[in-house]
Amino acid sequence: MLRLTKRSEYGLMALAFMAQSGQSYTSVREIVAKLRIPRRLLAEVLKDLSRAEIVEAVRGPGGGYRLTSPADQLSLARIVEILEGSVAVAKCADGSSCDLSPSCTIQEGINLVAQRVKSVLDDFTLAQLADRGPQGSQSVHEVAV
Amino acid sequence: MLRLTKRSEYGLMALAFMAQSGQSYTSVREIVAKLRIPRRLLAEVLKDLSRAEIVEAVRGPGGGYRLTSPADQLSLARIVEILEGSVAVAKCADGSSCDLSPSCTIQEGINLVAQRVKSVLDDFTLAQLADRGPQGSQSVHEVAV
DNA sequence: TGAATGGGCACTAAATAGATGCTATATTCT
DNA sequence: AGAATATAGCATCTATTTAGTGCCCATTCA
Ligand code: SF4
Ligand code: SF4
Repeated sequence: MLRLTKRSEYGLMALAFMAQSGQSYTSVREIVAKLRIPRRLLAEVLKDLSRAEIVEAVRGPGGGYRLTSPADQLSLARIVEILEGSVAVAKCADGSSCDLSPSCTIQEGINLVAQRVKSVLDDFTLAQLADRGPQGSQSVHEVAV
Repeated sequence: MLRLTKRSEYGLMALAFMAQSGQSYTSVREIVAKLRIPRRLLAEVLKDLSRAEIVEAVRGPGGGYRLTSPADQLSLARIVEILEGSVAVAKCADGSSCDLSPSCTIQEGINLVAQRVKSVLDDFTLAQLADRGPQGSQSVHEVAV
């Protein structure tokens, strides 16, 4: 339906939160306290992001997650790709095979569209996303030091 | 999942086919003969496009569907909007309300992304799509006269 | 009249997405 | 050591959306 999943949205919210917060480690509990999203689901999402090394996790009291790289070097495409597999507008647009492919007359065109949509996500960074949030006055990637 | 539905793809294929074929009326039967897609589903799709006056329908022998406007004046956004409701990358991006909206920190940013994705679809015409298909050598919108 | 062709509705099936439970493991603090 | 805090892993269940189909009616034309 050309729509981002909740997983992506939750992930982006959490990452934006981390980018803004400035603190070193942020726990799921903290994030859930601010944003009103299902705790367990957010945990799943962050775990995936941790596996993909988008964030670094530390357990135990005072632990939580932390971005592994500056927010302005993290594209939405990357995040969405991790959280929902790929950003392909059509099945054939990310290498997957489609049984209609042989007789499909619009494949080439659709792929061009897919490519353009992809670049939109590629060009949008987490920093840009966070900069537009509530606390998004100061440059996020400057603060995160 | 940021992916077009089959409805959209089938619709686009059919419209591209009509744009290329040059003949005045094209029946579901004809389209299905070329493209290997479920007949009944395509019929549903074309009916919706007919309701939206993207195509004009004529019943009876020799009847079928015909584009109501030149292929280069029909954007993918328009078609997708008709076939799947809207092209919003996020729920809130098309006016719909989202219960997370009050506490959502990324709404503004996401809307910007949504807007950009929308313009990709807005700027891509059926003619462009059809021009890249199998028979897409000559300019589609010139032929359709 | 009969064949071709779209129109309308309702329904089933499959795929995706959303959400949660439970237990294990690591870390810190007392 | 033991309690408290946090993430890790896995399985599962439910809800929503998408895909696909059946059946009959209306229109047009030869
Ligand atoms: S564009 Fe054609 S080939 Fe690519 S996924 Fe859609 S149908 Fe399959
Ligand atoms: S962006 Fe925020 S408000 Fe908009 S749909 Fe996603 S969650 Fe709801």
